[in-house]
Amino acid sequence: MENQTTEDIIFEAAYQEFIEKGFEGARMQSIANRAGINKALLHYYYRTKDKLFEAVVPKIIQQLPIGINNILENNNPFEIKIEQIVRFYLNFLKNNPQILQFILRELLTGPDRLAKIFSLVIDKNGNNLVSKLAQMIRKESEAGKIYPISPEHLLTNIISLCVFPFIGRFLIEKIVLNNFEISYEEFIYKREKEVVTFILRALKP
Amino acid sequence: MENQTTEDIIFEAAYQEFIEKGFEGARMQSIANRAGINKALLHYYYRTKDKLFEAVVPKIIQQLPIGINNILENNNPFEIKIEQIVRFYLNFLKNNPQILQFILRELLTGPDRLAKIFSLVIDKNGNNLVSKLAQMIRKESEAGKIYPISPEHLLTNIISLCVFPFIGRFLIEKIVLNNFEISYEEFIYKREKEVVTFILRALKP
DNA sequence: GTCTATAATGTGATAGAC
DNA sequence: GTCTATCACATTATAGAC
Repeated sequence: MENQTTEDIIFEAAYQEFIEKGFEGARMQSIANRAGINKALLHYYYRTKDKLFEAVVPKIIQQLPIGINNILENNNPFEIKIEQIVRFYLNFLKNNPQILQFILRELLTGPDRLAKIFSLVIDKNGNNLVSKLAQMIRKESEAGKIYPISPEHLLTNIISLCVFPFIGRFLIEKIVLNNFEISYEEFIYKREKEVVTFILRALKP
Repeated sequence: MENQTTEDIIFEAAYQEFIEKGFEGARMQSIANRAGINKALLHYYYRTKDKLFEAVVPKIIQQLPIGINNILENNNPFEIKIEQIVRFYLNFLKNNPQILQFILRELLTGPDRLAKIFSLVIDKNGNNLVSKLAQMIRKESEAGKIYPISPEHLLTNIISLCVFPFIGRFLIEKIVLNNFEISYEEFIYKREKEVVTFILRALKP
């Protein structure tokens, strides 16, 4: 669509700049260049760098795939659901490593800046989802279908196994993969099956 | 010891500043204040901020506990070694969360800056250790004592499970723990046993 | 070696013409 | 709305006295 408003164009440019470089690394001049307009116009539409950031961040955070309700609510057995969730997240991360890197970088550089915005977006959808997952885990556990693990630790384990290789890519490459004849791409490709197997094996009663 | 040279005092001050705020967040003025000396002296001893950073970083990286040779070379069975390693790393991270946060923050903000220094420090000790670990895993796997898992994935799993809760503390707190009546401290306290159990269960043949 | 003063630069933000 | 020119400030780095 060619009838984008100037405001939209600025928003898009800022989105790219912030997600690539983070708040501290982003430059108003660079955003203006991306948008093909003048620096003063940024301030005309968004007053300050902070306001511009606050406008863009929700768009970034909302892409965290918290919409896996369809998996949770289908009729597949627990093991299949776990597998579907792991595969869904790993694929999301494979295709959007930038989003998670952005969030982590902001939390490590200026936690307060992100915290406010984050709470607003997450509290509505996220907690609901997590409590559904927790309930599901508790039910399976009490029925003896998996070994009795605390839901919060199982969820943390799943998140850790999925997420870390993407935010710690450099560490994995330099420390681990360096010793094997395997590229990062191959490694990630095989990881889906490895993680699913690992988790399901651990859960067997 | 009271006979610290000025250079040492500056080094200590810079160490604190960099590990707390990262390269981009650190301020030469703040380092001078910590050291109780003048800003110009920093440049007298270390010429530039970059040089000062390069002087300090190896001290930080070397604290990564790559010295677990004693665990690897004792005569305990595989399961016990895994348990010892996990407990060792988790305790290290519990007592030194700053170090890992520093490394991750630098990798997410200015990868090139850290990469050079990192390679120099790691290549000597780290790879040796990882290849020993990999060999151990392969041996157990071939002897049928654990299920056949690729060493690189098992090592990544162990690292992920140990490390992520410390660098993603905010995410764990807001997304996961928020739904349970449990504090982060409690969570970390119980995690040691949970992670060991999880890994060993997954590995059973 | 250590200080004060100041240069040199980069960056967010504003004034004011059109 | 959009531009040019400029301010105001922070920050690294250097000059030069002592």
